[in-house]
Amino acid sequence: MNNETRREMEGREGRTTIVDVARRAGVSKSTVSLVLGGSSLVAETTRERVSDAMNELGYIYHRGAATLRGAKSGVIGMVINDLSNPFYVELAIGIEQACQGGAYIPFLANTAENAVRQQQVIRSMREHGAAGLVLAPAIGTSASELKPLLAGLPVVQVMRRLPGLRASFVAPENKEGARKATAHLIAVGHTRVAFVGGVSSMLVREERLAGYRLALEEAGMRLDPSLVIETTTNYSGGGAAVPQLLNLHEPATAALCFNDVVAIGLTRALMEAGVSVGVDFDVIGFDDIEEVKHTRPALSSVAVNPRDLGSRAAQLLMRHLASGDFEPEAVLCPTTLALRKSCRAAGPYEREDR
Amino acid sequence: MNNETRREMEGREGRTTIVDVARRAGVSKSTVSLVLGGSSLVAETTRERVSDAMNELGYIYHRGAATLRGAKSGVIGMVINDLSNPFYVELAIGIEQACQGGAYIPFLANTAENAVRQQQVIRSMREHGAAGLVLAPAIGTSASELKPLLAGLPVVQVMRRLPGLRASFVAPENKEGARKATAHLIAVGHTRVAFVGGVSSMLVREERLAGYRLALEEAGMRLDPSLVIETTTNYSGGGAAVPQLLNLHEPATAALCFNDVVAIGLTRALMEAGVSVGVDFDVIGFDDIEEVKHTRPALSSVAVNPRDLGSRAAQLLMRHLASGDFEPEAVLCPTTLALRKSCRAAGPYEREDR
DNA sequence: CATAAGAATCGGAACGTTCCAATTGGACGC
DNA sequence: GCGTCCAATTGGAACGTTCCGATTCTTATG
Repeated sequence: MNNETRREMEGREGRTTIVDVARRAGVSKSTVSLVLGGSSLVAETTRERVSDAMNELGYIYHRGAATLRGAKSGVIGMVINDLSNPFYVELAIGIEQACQGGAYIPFLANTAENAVRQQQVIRSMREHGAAGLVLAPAIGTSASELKPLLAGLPVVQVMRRLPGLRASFVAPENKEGARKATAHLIAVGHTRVAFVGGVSSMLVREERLAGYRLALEEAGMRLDPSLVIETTTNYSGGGAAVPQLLNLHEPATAALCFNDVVAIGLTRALMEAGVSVGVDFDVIGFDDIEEVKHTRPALSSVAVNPRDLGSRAAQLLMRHLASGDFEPEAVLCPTTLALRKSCRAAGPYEREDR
Repeated sequence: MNNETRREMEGREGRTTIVDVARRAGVSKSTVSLVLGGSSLVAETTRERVSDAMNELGYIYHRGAATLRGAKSGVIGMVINDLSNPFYVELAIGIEQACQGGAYIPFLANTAENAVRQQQVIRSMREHGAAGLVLAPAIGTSASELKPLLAGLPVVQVMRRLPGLRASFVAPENKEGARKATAHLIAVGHTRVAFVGGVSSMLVREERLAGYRLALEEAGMRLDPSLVIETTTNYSGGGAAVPQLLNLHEPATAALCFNDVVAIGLTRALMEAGVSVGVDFDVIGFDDIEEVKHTRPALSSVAVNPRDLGSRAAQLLMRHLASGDFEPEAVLCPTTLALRKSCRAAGPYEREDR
């Protein structure tokens, strides 16, 4: 004891290494390495002696040194475009849950829809040896700017697909979901259904808008461009659309929103303008985030189940990693229409529960 | 050209290294290293030649190898206990924003209140050479289990302080905030004010509860234990408290909630029970997350400003890192009372804006 | 023209790990 | 007593980087 204590006192400048552990346990560094790797070659008694030495010295594994020798880092990077949107938070949680118990630990980075930051973050994750990436691309990202950064790394895109990037993709059935929701609004009697939120450069919005168009078409209705309103995709965006919707020559009587946050903002502004949502005006959101169940009136929404989405993305990535086969795959997740009090459920003036 | 092309064709099995870049640029690896470090020693023309070579080869810096030589990783770890709580998401965003433009990139890991996962995650961050940690500890964490893991690493705790851990700490003035809110409810005429949410093992709750107690005391009122209700800290927890509050011999007429999520759940359940919040019953939440402004009625809350909290924590950590001085510091952030329609603003039956 | 000074570049050791090949020490069969 | 085999352990090279000290090249100065 005296002996080891002295050695510690000397305070070898650097960190505790595998060699220090080896010395303390009276074995070679190779043996310590084997213990670290959980090899079945080391004798039980030796393993214990080594483990004890590690604890006593407070040894911390230096993964950087290991990756140098080709070891995998065990880290999956989640690069998410907007954590202030609860939808993406739930997506991230889904990814995380899928990694539980697996061999990978997920690290999350928020790009806040900033393409420059996204570059930094991806670069940083690569530099640290991330084994793979789940990427929810920031608005305005182009495949070409990311390609060199991502070369050779298995990547699963979620929600937004970058045209021209050869990588797997997981997303909800946006078009079909929007079609179902719009068709429902038409079925309960609306003839002036608006589509609110997002800007035309957003791919996901285009898909949802396409579903909206399709439903109108199927009902033999013509699309009125003044009913399609672009906004920022936050609470206030939804609010800003209200005057435009109500001041039309023929005002809108219902709206499908690009996402729930916009829908909540829209609902709130309508209520403040004295328009009773669910009675005078029907609103359906998109994504079905947790929060919509707690608004008044509770918001109807196209349920996307972000956790499931995230979890599938993570599973797909882990499948890529396990097989070494990075051949792109596309997974589309079905959506369901969750009807709540912000819109009538069937036929005019009827309502779902109470 | 022919020459380099051939070399590439040979397909040296491994990744592109600094040596490959050097060869392509016709310089030594040392020079490439200098370029990487942004040294002023290299000639402008050389720098360009090297940069070009990097781009052409798709070179990726191997940070692991660099840390081996003592370089810092430039990563700050955020270890957050519960990302499904929007409060902590905003806290994380605050941390991130403070890191913008700084030399550090923050990586986020969610422990989901799981102490075991927290250990894994911290260990993993250390192994990857994180320069420091912002830690929002999971429920039930003890200082002793974390101490060996954190030895020598600069750490800033947020929200929850682990007794016995020598590390900086950033938190809101929980006690004073709860005192102010409770005092307000008493001032507008309530004599049956409840405290709802959380369980007694949570340190933060104890602080807020202490503020509640203090306000009662200052008003010369006795604390009625049946008005203090423990719940899970999610939407349904708040809802579950309603029957208990209303079925008391002397029912509660107001409640201060442990946090906003509980308050929203409580409000919703009250409205469903036919109790009009802001008229028949006053509710104040805690944290003032973004969401409370969009509930109906808008929820009053003790404003904690999580972004500011996160940003201060990150700044404190970066200060530690820059100075090399890890002497613990405690930062308490003042709270303000944000009055909205879920409670009367002054005197019975009066209300804030419209 | 010799030399000094400074600018730019280079070579090589070191960092902490893994993994291959080599070594040790029994236990066993003949 | 000798060889053989197996289990357990070991030494050393290699990974991609940084950094120190050394080297080369250029230009100014005496």
